[in-house]
Amino acid sequence: MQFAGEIKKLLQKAGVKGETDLSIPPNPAMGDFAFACFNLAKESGANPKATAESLRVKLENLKSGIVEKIEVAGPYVNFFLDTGAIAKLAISDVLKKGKKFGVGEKQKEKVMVEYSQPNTHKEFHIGHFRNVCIGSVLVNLFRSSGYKVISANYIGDIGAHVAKCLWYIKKYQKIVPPTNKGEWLGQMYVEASRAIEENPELKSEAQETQQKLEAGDKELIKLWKETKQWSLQEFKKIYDLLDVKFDAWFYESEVEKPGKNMIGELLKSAVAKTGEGGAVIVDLKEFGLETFLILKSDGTSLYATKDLALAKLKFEKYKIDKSIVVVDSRQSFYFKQLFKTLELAGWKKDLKCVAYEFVRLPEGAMASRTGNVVLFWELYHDVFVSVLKEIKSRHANWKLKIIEKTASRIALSAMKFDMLKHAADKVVIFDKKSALSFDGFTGPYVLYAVARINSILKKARFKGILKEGYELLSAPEEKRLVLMLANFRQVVNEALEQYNPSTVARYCFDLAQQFNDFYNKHSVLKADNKNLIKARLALSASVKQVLENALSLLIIETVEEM
RNA sequence: GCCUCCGUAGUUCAACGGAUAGAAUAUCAGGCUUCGAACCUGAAGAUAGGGGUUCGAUUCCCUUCGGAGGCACCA
Repeated sequence: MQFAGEIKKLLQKAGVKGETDLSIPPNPAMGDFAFACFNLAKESGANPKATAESLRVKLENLKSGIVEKIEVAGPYVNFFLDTGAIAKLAISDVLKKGKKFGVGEKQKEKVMVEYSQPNTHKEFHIGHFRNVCIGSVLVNLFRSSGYKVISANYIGDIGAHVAKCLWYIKKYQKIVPPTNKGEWLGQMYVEASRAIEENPELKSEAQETQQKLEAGDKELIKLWKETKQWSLQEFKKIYDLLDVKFDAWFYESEVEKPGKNMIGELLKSAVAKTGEGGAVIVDLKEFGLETFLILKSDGTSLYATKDLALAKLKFEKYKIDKSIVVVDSRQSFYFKQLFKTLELAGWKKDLKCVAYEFVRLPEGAMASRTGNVVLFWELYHDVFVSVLKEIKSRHANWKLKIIEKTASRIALSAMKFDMLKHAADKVVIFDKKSALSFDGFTGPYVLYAVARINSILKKARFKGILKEGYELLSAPEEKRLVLMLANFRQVVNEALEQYNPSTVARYCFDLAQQFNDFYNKHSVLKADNKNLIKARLALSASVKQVLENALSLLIIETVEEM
């Protein structure tokens, strides 16, 4: 249901070759779609205004049912669509397809999206939360665009950070608390980092622990296995709350050996060589990618050691066509090095690194060491409490169970929306005050519009699709809603093309805002006549449906009432 | 030192090289006996500086200033 597509066809019929890109006029009074004639005029050598006028004359004879009027404004040809006609097409399409409205045609490609990648033995803060949000929305965007998708997680369960944490617990004989062990481990890691920062000579002790661990020290392995589970349980608790699911789980520990084997092969084939102190490196200077370190001089592994093997494992085990990794942009240079190395090794696959910018606080970058960090649970708790208070003041008669369930959904909508409303490639400056605000460009604002619509539909007992009467929709606010509904698929496409969930978040807000505008200017239930009431009910139901579809891409659930 | 990204209302963010640079928030002034005021209406408020390319630049190129990140044993 894309009206822009219809107009493009018209333009082609009228003899326009090449670009038929349309834009939206700055003011709705000027038209619903616009075609700029600059390029066309350039080709023919005529001036743009005259070109626009002669194009209009040609189009006039070809006009189809949905085009009501064509006007020329300077170098632009502006199209006005017939509100009743597009309303009928768009609304019936939305109501007929329901949840499937906006889903694209099946694609052959199988894509793996790897995201979250938390490190065990570390804290889970809102930077990790942003990764989960962006990654899971990308998964949804691919799915909704018809791709087969495997969502993958890659757990950092070994490496220097694990060793550091275990070393600290053992050395200072820390007592394990009975609950929240995962969080406690994160705390231990922070303390360990601090201890080493204060006494740099302790670093060698932690390194020794890593060597022992990688060599298979029994006692350490036992402690590692036990503690690792605590972190994993912690992560799963968070994923459950966020309603995020993974089809594939990879662990650094399972690709460490294959990684080391690969290093051997790379040395043999002379892709890699031995560098300072016996470390293994790949010289990428001729590609402007500096030197890539893939094995430490003490023989222990690095991220790179394992990532080399992981890339292969993904394709072999899951028969995918494309592999996407969602990572903090601070790692994007590293991934360039990694991909180049794989290419030099003769392994050419469709590998993509989607980099998103990190979350920082107004005081500066988040750092556990200095305490300048906002943990996931801390944020959830604060937002939840704030929503809870709000609901209690509005609905004194609600049962506690209902209040808590509603509060949780609203809180999550606020948090997720807050993370997704910024373009992925922009640094987010996290401000607690605005995270706790539920007005304006926020999740709760969108949920509120849905709740309002629910309330109307419930009162009217609206069900189903209308056979006729859509032509009664004629107000400009109604027309804009219809145009926006029809544009949903296009929005999803754009978001996927740019790997940018914020496009969808913005759309949700714009649609909700447009509905509120309509709502305040026109009454649905008290419209002039029965048929208009029905038509407006159908329009409202479609808006609700599309908002729900769009929000579900953002892993946000709506509430019946709030 | 080299490389990358970013500089837009007080603040947080938008704008395939196109018409009058949009929102949100904060501020000020209004709107509930009305389908739910977590809402709506109005006012005021911005492209860091200087060059260039173009019919047209917030967008592309150069430069100055300012901020962030990366560049071999961290992940």
